[in-house]
Amino acid sequence: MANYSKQREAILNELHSRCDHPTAAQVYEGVRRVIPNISLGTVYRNLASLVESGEILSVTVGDGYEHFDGDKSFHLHLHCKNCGAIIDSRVEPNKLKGLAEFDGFTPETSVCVVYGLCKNCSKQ
Amino acid sequence: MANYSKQREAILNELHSRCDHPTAAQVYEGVRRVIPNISLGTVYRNLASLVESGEILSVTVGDGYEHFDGDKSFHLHLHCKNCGAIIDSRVEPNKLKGLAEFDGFTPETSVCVVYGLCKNCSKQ
DNA sequence: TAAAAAGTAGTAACGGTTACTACTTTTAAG
DNA sequence: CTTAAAAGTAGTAACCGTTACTACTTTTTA
Repeated sequence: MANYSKQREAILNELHSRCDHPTAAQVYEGVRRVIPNISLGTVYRNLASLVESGEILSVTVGDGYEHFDGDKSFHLHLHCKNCGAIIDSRVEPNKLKGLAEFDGFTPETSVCVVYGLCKNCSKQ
Repeated sequence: MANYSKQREAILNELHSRCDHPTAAQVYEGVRRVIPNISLGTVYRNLASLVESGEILSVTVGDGYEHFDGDKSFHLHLHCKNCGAIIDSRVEPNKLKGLAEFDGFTPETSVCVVYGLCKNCSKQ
């Protein structure tokens, strides 16, 4: 089995067992309860690899940290610029444009990024 | 006039006069043609301030750089993981969920972040 | 079972970004 | 206009989240 290691499995399991959007350091803290001597570098390397393979998502909100999300289903991330919280929202995509209030959240701006291959790179 | 300086104006003008999504270093290079001795720190400070005040948007795609966008209208950012391009897409929000092919782009995953204030912080 | 391949722990280094200080420009009061 | 307070800048040093590197361990393959 390619890419297998108990460390990688523990990291993926940690992400799936929590419903927030932890940073690499937070994943590291969580996994240390299972593998006490795991290296922070190992966490970073596996998280990058899991993002690359599409098993998890990377979310950046402008707080200086990269956040990770084990939930790949379509949903919005509501980022509070005051307390820094990242809240999941199941708002319907066709309500996106208006950006009306979701879950009591007061939206100001939104940034949607779609990852994939552009026209030219798809051909290669 | 609060927050005024010719440097800030030149930075905002640089962002509005181009239709890509430059990094701080790229904005710096552009503005240097108008103000040759402008400081990179000044560019960073004003870009952060312009994002804070909502005059421009910050876009992160996972390439290690923060990108900036002078266009605040609703649109998607299509990020090619091969060549690194960031392409604007005017796709209708109600077509978001399916993530069908936009402009010849082959989508894999998407991350949408809405910035604002959460329920608790809105009350304060 | 043994060697090649792949992954890890621990640490040093990287580099985009931020903080800091002396100086300049803008603002506002007299 | 003059002038002092307030705000912004240039240049540089430092920060810190992340990445790279080396010796070692685990997994895979023949």
